[in-house]
Amino acid sequence: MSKHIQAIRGMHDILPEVMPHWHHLEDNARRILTNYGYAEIRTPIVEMSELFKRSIGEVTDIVEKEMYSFEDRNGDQLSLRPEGTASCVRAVIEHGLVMQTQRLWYRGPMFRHERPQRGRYRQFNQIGAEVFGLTGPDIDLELILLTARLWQDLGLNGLRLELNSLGDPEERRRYREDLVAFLSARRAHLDPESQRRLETNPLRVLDAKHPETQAAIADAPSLLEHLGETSRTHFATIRQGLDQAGIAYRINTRLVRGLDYYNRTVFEWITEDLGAQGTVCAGGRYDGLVEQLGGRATPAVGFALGMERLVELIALAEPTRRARAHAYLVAVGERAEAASMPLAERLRDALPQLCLIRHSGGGSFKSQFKKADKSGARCALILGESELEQDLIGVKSLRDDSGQQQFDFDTLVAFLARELGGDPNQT
RNA sequence: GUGGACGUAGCUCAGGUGGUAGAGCGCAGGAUUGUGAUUCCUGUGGUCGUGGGUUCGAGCCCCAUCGUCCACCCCA
Repeated sequence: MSKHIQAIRGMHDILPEVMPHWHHLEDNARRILTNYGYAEIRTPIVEMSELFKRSIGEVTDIVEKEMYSFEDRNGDQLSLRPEGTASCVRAVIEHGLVMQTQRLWYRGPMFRHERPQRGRYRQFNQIGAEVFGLTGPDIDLELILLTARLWQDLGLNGLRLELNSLGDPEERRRYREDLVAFLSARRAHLDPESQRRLETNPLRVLDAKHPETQAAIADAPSLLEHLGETSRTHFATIRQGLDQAGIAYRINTRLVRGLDYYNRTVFEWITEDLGAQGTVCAGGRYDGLVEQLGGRATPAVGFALGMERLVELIALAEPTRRARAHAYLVAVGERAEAASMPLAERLRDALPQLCLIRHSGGGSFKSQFKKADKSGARCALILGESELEQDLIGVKSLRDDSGQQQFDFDTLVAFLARELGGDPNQT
């Protein structure tokens, strides 16, 4: 084993057997995003390190210790992207897309140098959406409803929505003062990491899991009570919309998110079925980020979902999902083997939707039928000496006992056309 | 970065106190010389993660190292 070259720690292969679950997620996500009017954008996976430092925040864990950074040959400091929002904002500014409202989505690998565990990888995939140029709470709501629809269409139940508002920068500054005063008085009861955060990023102390710290901050002041009229209304409107849509949620005043750029709305979708890494999708509003990165002041909201985590949930809900061919072409004997490729191509010409596997490698009828069955195909097409002599093709169903029939080419095409009703890539 | 568990066949795993490796599944073939999925039979399969050490002898004991998993931290 150790003599073989292995995949890098935390960077996993996604094997064919789980691919149907990935396609299930990707197909549904793309369909829903497209139908809501979101346009896809693809950005490089490498950016200037500075981009992430300025957007995510210098004192966040991601920037402090999780980035894959290196120096380019010309001396530039580059990093593999640890998340998608920064790149997306950069691209939007660079191409002048902020001049009009934009609904965008992206998909791709992200990189963070953390210790791997269940649901957490060093290379992992996200689907994200970002909306630029709209301040209204309706767009925050739209994003949440969109994700809720995705879970529904994926067949996922049991995801919990948690919601909070971080207010605007001024409200947060006032709250921060109150909080620092509160925490400083209890400094001795905080764990060392929280004591450090008290200096660097006091809001993050709120979501510390450390039991003693939690006890010490049990009656800490609430950010929601520091919200001004506008923020309060913004939050209330979202809550009304969720109620109206019949989507249950929980207010979590401890929810502050790990990245610095959020304001007002933040939300997470959480599962209990994946162990310690329960957050499957998270997002929020970041009205200051575009300006902070050099664009003209533009409000923005977005979310990102972790594809590995969702795929695991999808597999849990429907373990048997697999790709199935429509037909598997069996050919025994020299003449039949020679005839099978032209036959397969004629069928593909006649039926572009046909998913047909042509047997290769010879073998007896028995062994070819075994392969046909393993492939998951609905039926076997049979080409042997007797079929060749009569200029017919045998068709045997592999999924029921409807027996075997002989068709000429045109009748076979008509028969297969009827079989094509369903999607070959689903169960 | 910290802690714990674990690395034996392609996969899932057995292998009391050290005596030169087993099962199921898979794969190949046969029972059924033109037919799968069921059943029965046969066969195929492993430098026991790697490197050292102790011993007459190590899958088992000791040390180191690499890797995997789970949790902490943090996050999608």
